[in-house]
Amino acid sequence: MNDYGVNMEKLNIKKISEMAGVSTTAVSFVLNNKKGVSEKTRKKILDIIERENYTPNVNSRRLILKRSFNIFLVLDNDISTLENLFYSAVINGIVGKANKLGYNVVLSLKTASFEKSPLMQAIKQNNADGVIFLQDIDNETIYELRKIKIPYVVIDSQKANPEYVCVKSNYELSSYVATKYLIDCGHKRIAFIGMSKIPDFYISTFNGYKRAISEQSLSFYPDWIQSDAYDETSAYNCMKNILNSNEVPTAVFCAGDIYAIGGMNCAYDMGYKVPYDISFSSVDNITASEYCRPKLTTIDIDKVEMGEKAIELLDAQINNNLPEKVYVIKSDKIIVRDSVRKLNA
Amino acid sequence: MNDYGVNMEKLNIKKISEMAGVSTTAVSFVLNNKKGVSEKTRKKILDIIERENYTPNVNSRRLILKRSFNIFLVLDNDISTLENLFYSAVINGIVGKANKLGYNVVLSLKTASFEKSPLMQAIKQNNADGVIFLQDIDNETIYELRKIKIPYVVIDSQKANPEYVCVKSNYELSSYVATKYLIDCGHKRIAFIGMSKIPDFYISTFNGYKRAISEQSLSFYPDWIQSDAYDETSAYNCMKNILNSNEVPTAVFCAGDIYAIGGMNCAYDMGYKVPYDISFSSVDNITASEYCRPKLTTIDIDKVEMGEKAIELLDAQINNNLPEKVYVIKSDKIIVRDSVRKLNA
DNA sequence: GTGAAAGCGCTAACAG
DNA sequence: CTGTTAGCGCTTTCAC
Repeated sequence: MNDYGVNMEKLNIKKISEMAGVSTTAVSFVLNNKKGVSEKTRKKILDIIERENYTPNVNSRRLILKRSFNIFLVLDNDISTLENLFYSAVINGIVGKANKLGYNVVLSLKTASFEKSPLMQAIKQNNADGVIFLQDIDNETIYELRKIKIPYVVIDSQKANPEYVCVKSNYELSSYVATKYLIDCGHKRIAFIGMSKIPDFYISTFNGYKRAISEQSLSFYPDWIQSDAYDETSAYNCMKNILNSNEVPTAVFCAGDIYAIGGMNCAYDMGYKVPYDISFSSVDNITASEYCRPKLTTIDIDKVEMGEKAIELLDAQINNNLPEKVYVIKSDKIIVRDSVRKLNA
Repeated sequence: MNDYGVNMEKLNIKKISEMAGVSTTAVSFVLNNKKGVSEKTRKKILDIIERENYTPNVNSRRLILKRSFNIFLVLDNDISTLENLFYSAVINGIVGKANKLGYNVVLSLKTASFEKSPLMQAIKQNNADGVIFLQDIDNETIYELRKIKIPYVVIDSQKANPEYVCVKSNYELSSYVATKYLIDCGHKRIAFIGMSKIPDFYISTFNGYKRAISEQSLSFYPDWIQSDAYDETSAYNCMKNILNSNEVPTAVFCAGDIYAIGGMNCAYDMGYKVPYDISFSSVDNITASEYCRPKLTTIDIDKVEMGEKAIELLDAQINNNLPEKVYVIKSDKIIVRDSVRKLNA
C-alpha cells in the first residue's frame, strides 16, 4: 500500500526480472555494473528499472555484502565542537562528498567509554564502514580502533607526526603569512597569542610567527608571547597581559579567529581602538570573523575541502587502497578586512 | 579473523542458541524482550550473551523488520544552517536522544529536487524511519512526504498554524519579556528590529514587543520599526535607519541575537556607545551573544530540549502513536549581561 | 550469456 | 514453554 510509482506493490529484484523476462542474476549484474550480460538484455533491464523507478533495497545488500555504507562522524560530547563554526563548514564538505560516493554519514557523540559507545556498537554490528574524527584522538581510542581494524581518518590533526591517516592544515604557513602581513603593513612590534594546550599546534603557529619576525630581524618581549588561550575568554586574559606589560605592541598575531576576537574585546574594554591603536591578524576565517568589529583580517582555510578530502581518504581505505597518510591543506590565502592598520600608508 | 571477543568466529544467533542449548527463537525472544521464555532459560541466555559480548546484526533485523532505525536530519544546502550556532545546540539534543532510543541520525543536505534527493532515495529503500527538518519546509516537500507516508517533524517552526508535527518556541513571549526588561530598566523609547521574511515569525515577535510597549502606554515612531533584517549585515542597515531617523531611541529590541550583533556593530560604527548611549536586548542566546561586546542581554531558548522533544515526537509517530501536533518551548528566561543600561538605577 | 539456488542473520508464524 | 522453518531482498557460485 504505497504510492511510490504506478504499482501498489513494492518492487524487488524478482519482479523486475520477471518483467524483463530474465533471471534475477541478470538484473543484479546490471545493477552492479558487472559484465556477463548481453548489451541487449542490459538495455532492456535498464529501461524497466528506469520506468518503474526501482531502487534495490539497501538493507539486503548490507546483509549479504557485510557492508553498511555508513560513515560515522564523531563529535565531541560537549556542545563546543558543533558550536565551533570552523567544523560546521567541514561537515558540509563531508556530507556532500560522502553522499556522492554512496555513503550515509551518521552523527555520533563521543562518550566517556569508547568500548560502550554507540559507535563501537555500530562497528561490531557491521554498521559502520569507517569513521571520521574531528580533531585528534587519544591513545586508548587509537588502540581500540586498531584492534577492530576499522578504517578511520582524523580531520584537522595538529600532530607533527600523526600515526594515523589524517587531513591537516599547514598552520605554520598560515601563521607566517598572517604575521608577514602585519610586517608588510609597517608593524615592527608584534605580539603573539596562541594555544599551548595542543603542543604541536602551538609549535607550528609559533614557528610561523617567529619565522616572519626573524626574517626581518625584528624582536619581541617575553610578555608578548602568550600561550594560554583556548577560547574567547582565555584569549581575553592573554591580551590583558600584553597590554599590561611595559611595552605595548602595535599589532598582535592570534593563532585562531576566536582568540583574535577575545583579544580585540579586551583591547576595546581597556580603551584601545582597533585597529588604530592596535592591529590584529589571525587564522581560520570562521563566519564570526565577519561579525565582529572591526572585521578580522585572517587566513582562510578551505574547510569544505578538508571534509571532502577526508571522505576520499576514508573511501580509499574502505576499498583497500592505501591512501597517502597525511593530506595537508595549503592555507596561505589572506582575507584582508579591517583589523589591521597600515602604518606605512 | 576478528578480535572482538574470545572467539575468532563471528557470533550469530544460531551459535548463541547452540551454546545455551536452546532454539534461536528463545534467543530472539530474549533479545527482543518478549514473553514466552521461562525465567530460567532467559537467565541462561542472557548470561551467555553477556559473556560472549554478543550484539545481534542490525542489518538482518532491518531487512526482516523493514525498519532502518535511521532518522534523517535535513540541513539546508547552503552552509548557513550548520553555521547557525542556534541549531548546533539543537543537533546535540537530537543525537543524544535518538541514540538513547536506538536510532542513528544520518545527516542529509537539502537539494534542489526533493524527488531526486538522497533522502528520498533512502525513504524508498526503507532506509529512513523518519525525518527531522530544521526550519519550516515548503509545500512541495510537504506534499511529497505525505504521499509516501513517512513520519517527520519540523523543528523551530515559525508558522502560527503549522500543518505538521513540530516543536516551536514561543517567540511572542520571548519578545515580550525581552522588551519588558528594557522598560523595567527605565527605557521608554524603544525601537524594534525584526525579520519579515518569515511573516508569522515577524508577527509574533512584533506582537510581543508591542504588548510590552502598550502595557505601559508607551509609543514608538514608524522609523523605529525595522523589519528587513535577516542576517548581521541587513540588521546593520536596519539600525542605520533607526539612528538616522529624527528621533533616536534609548533602546532597541531585536528579534534575534544576530540582529542585535548587527545593530550593535552599526551603533559602534556610528559613534554610539553601547549600552551607554543605546541599549540592546534580544532573543536566542546563541554562543556568539557572549563573544560580542558588550555581551548581549537575551532570552535563552532551550535548544537541547527542542532537539530531544523533536525526537520524542518522531519516535511516537514511528510507533504509531499520534503525538501532540505542536510542542511549544516556553522561553521566558532572560539572561542579563551587559547590553542594557539601567536608566533608573 | 543465462538461470537455479544457496545463503547472509534475523523474526515470527506454526506445530508440538 | 520450546523448536522448526519459511522467508526478508539481495549477491554469487555453479551448472547449463
